[in-house]
Amino acid sequence: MDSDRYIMKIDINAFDPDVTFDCGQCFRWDKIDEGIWKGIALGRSLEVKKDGDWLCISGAEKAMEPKLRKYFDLDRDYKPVLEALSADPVLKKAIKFAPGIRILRQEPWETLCSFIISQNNNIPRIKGIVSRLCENFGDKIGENEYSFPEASRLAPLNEEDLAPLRSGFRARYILDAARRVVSGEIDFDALTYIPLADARKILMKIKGVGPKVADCVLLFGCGRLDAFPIDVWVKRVLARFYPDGFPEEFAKYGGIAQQFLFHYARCCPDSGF
DNA sequence: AGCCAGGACAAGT
DNA sequence: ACTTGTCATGGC
Repeated sequence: MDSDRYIMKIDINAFDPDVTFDCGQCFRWDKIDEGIWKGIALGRSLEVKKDGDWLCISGAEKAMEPKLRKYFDLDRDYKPVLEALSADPVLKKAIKFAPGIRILRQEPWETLCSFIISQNNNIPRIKGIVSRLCENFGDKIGENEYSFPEASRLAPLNEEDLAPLRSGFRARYILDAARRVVSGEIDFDALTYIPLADARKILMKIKGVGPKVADCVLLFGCGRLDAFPIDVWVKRVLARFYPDGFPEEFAKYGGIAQQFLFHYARCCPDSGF
């Protein structure tokens, strides 16, 4: 166990697990104790604990560090970004409320599948469906832990096979997405660098993928920080605070801004929502 | 009990 | 191009 336990240095007051894992961008992380989070990512069962300006991670060997740094977005300097966004009074409050939010770079297929499941659904139930998806079709990687099933594992299935998930009308969407990924129609690498509008268009050919889900995939799965998912909460924020549109000057990091606003509106008692 | 959920779709203006 | 009813399930 010692061989797969190590620590990584992070910026002081930067990455905050409590908000990063609990701000609605991921569905496979759970708080198991004060300051300790357990989650499954990159095919591993991980445990994360912040200790000052160090992040302690167990469950992965040292060679995994580059991938983990990318997953947790630890090598991006958020300071100048958040300072720039703070020029806006609403964003300033949102960032002050939870400055340690970081945009995870999750696995694209898992992100696509998870956010298809998320539509017209609440976060606790999304987590339940994703959990059942992994238990039923993922690989056993621990005592009671399962990896996220590959698209190729789901593509041959039919709707009845997915009945145990109790995902409702979303089952056929999951299958359509899996098949398009397996066929090569969806190329996640290309989605990271082609024009944003083109990337959205490609994703939206999948049944059950509209503008919101497409933007979530591009932001959380492809690292497109200019993607700006608009859900019911963000819609409320925009209507109240930005009736003339979201400031164009922030578009480059709109995804980051969006995530702070989403969490602020949902979780801050003083946000007015 | 009833409203709502990190929406999308199809049918209707 | 914009609006509306519907979709399956269950959290609160």
